[in-house]
Amino acid sequence: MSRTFSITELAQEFGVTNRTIRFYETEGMLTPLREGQRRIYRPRDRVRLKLILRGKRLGLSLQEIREIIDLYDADKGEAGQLQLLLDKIESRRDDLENKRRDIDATLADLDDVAAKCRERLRQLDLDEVSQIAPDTGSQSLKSKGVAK
Amino acid sequence: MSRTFSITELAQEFGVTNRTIRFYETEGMLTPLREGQRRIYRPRDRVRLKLILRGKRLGLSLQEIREIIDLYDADKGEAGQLQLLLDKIESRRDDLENKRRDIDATLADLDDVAAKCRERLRQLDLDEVSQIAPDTGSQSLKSKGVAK
DNA sequence: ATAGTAATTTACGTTTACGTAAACGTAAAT
DNA sequence: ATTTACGTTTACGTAAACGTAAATTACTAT
Repeated sequence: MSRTFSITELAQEFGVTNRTIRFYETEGMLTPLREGQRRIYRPRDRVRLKLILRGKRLGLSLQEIREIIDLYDADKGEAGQLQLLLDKIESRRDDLENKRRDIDATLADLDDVAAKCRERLRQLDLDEVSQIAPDTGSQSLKSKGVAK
Repeated sequence: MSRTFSITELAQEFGVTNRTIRFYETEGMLTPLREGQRRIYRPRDRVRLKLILRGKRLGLSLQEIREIIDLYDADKGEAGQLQLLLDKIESRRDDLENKRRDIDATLADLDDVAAKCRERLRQLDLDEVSQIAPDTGSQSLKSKGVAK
């Protein structure tokens, strides 16, 4: 149990280059073991990498990602530290929820465009059917109403 | 109705520099009118800028943002174009929904850490109450240093 | 022993998204 | 008339996040 991974294994699994993984190491975000000169990645390193890449997909900078990851293994010594940690988590939560709102707004916009699109398509369809009268006042319906 | 804006007005409203707004123009993402040499931004430009910045917050590249914005004023001439547009919208939707999943996963992780945090806090609280036994097996968690 | 494969370090290059400074125009305010 | 505020273009600079190439080392197979 608890298998380990080579750099190339991880790179392939996550679709990044070896260079990228080494870069994260120089940035202190990964700390693989060494077997002689070779890097040995343990499951925790894999989890880290997964977190890093997830953060990247969210458009976070490596610095921001680092801050999140640091939350995972912050010093949980004293009550004060813990409260501080909870505050940080709260702050990160807020950021993420803002992002979700942005996404939802964008999705709504896209749905809007798509709806208008489909409406126009229906209209074109109708025009095509009534071939005899090509210019039959094709004033379409009001563009409103999102059906999904 | 339909007021216009100066570059500085927009910059201040959205918390970016004038330079940034001009940069978006050189990238063809904004096309303000000119009054002599001065740039005059119309409501549509403002909407554009809002979309651009929203995209940025989502971590999209300017190229990706451009692709989304282009969806808004794509050529809606023929049925084929419209179907293509619908496909592109669909694709963008998928991307965004993937991002939402990433966000939800991260939020879940954070909640997890927060829960453990609060649990530990409760434990510390209990320890503090039983003041008589100051060294009651408070074996702490591993910590790890980040080198940079 | 040699060839091949995969890993390593070192170091310079590249792209994106602006920042920053210089040098200048225009219009209102003092 | 000139300071102040705001705008302009032009152009070089920069930080982040890697890419890419070179030179080297190490294991693996034949």
